[in-house]
Amino acid sequence: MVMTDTQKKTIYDIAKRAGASPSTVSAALNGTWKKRRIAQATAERIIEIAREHGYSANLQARALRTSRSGLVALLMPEYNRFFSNIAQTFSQEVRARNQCPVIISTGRDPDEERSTVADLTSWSIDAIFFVGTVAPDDLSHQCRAAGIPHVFVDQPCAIAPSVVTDSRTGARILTREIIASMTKRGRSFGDDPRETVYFVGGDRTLPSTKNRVDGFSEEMYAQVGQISAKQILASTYDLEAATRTITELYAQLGGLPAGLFINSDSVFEGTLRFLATLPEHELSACSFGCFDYEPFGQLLRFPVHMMRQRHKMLVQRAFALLENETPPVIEYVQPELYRAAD
Amino acid sequence: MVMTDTQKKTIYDIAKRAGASPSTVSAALNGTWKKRRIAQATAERIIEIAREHGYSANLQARALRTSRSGLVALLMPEYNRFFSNIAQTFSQEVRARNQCPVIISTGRDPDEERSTVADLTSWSIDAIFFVGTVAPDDLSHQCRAAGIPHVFVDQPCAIAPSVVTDSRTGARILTREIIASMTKRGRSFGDDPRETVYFVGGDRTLPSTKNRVDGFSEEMYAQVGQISAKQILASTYDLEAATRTITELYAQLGGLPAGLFINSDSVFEGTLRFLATLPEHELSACSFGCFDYEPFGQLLRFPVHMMRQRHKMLVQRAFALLENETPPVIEYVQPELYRAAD
DNA sequence: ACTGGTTGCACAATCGGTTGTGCAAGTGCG
DNA sequence: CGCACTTGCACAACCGATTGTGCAACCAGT
Repeated sequence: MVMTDTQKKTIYDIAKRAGASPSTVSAALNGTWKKRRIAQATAERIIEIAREHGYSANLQARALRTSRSGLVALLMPEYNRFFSNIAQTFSQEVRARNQCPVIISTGRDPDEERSTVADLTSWSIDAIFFVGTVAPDDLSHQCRAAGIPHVFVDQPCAIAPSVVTDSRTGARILTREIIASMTKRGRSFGDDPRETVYFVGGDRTLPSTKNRVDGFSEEMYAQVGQISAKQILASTYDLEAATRTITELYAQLGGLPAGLFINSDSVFEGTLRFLATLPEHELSACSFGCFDYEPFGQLLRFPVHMMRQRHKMLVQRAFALLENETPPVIEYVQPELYRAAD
Repeated sequence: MVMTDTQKKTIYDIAKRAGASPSTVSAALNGTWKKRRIAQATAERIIEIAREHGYSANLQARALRTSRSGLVALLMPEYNRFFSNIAQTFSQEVRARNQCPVIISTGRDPDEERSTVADLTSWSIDAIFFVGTVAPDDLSHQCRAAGIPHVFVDQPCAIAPSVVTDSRTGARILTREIIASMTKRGRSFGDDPRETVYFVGGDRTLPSTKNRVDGFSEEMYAQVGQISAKQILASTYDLEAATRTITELYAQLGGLPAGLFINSDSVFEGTLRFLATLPEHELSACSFGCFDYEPFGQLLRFPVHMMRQRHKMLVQRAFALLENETPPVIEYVQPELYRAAD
């Protein structure tokens, strides 16, 4: 490798070295030389020279001209376990397509989301993946106005292609598992408000929580024949709030209920803060289910059933939707049950 | 907001609407109108028109002209808990500076790292943060050749500014805590190979593990007066390997040792896979320390002391080093001890 | 030798900003 | 009124690629 200049090489430099014109160089390096009727020998010579000089194209210039940047963005709320997994697969998939992943967290702030999308459109981004955004419709309009292909993951949007976990079915299955675990522990549903399952955490105004609540309710009703609004304690994903919620529930019931449906990783962590203070026998009398997969959840002093969202599948399906330019559809991906040894 | 065209607006469009020239528009929108002696009234009129038309600059064009992209990149190996935290703060810091964070995971692959940096230089990236990279020196050379400011986080580089956790001191403190916990459990160091602390996981060829091993060894020597190479089981960060390592150690010793120094989150998870299979009394007889902070670690059936790396501080110091254009120095950040209730 | 068709490439416009420079109109002063 | 100086802005040259178009040179056929 000749390190003559540390300066950036342009096609003009290469053209000079090769005794060719910039357009010829461009064609050679882009593989379009055949279409442009450049002699193979010339193309090869140019490619060789470019290699020697360590040429790499100025991507701004290319993007400016072609208005395609080769950037693909992922917007997500924060870096928790689930979203990090999504980010990881997203990264791999994008790079496998020879594009550059741009991952941005917006902290569940709608304004931040809007302004980020505005920024990204200024970058002539090729596509945007939205994960767990707050206001999908607005964002979709924004993208549509800028002509940017986009997909929603884990949060459905009525006016754009979306891929989401089938929360309702997942919640039914998880609820069934919790109930099975309860009966295995010899507990049955009765008039005592402790003798049932409680749903903790999440935000009912968001579709995913709403669907989980629905699934939970349906299964409860199917199996027990009744379900009370008091069993649903879902107002926020916040970790601290989850700790308070379970603490209050415990105080109110005078002990743990027979079963707990824990909505999401962060709620799990918050709940555990309180649970960790309880004696062994109280914990082993209660059946736990968590709608999210947390490896450490397998390793607690009591069994926890978990619903694992298939992040790889979610992302891959999202790419498929994008690439086929699908009309607005919502595609569902089934989560997997991790069944703890009871 | 007037949504006349969904097409992109340029300064030329705005210029026409405002009856001004493109250069005037540019100056107005960039706030350089004072330097360019544009009348305040004109500038304000232009700004207003731009707002009305929802103008936003084409960043490729700007970057092409100025050769500054406003992009700041973070390269990291993968999205585990520690790196995700880093990514999160990085994101916030970059956006606070009105720039755009680009986060890319390279899966600990040196070739991937090289090619990613090459890509990034083609984007005239403004700066690169490297976290936990495999071959720092190569990357630093690459950046230097392209004239890109860069910083290493969590992995020192001899020829570029670096910010790393003070692993040696951290390891000494954690080791001290483990030993204190041991004596509290009535165990003392003896000839039985079980009656001591073992260091599990990590990669000794990497500086961070090496420093932790050093700190561990020093403290052991200081307190016990001896340390054997057999106590150090550090060959990889791999999760599965960690499970094997602890399983074998258990078999070899005929039980758990008196203390375990667990190197990193992933090793913790791997180790726990095995530990979770053991009965209560064996676990409570052993003292655990983990060099990484994992919230769920507080919630296990046995106490685990943890060293929390201060990711926020790491990232902020890294920005400071960049912004002050410091010569190659290695700056150390002390980790914090999380002391479990024994 | 002249025509028509191909081959191989160079020219120049263009993407949308930034920025050095120049020039007219206005102001102040003697 | 004339001159120097300031104010307010427009012009045009970039940045480095892509791409439509044009034009020599060569070839084959007549």
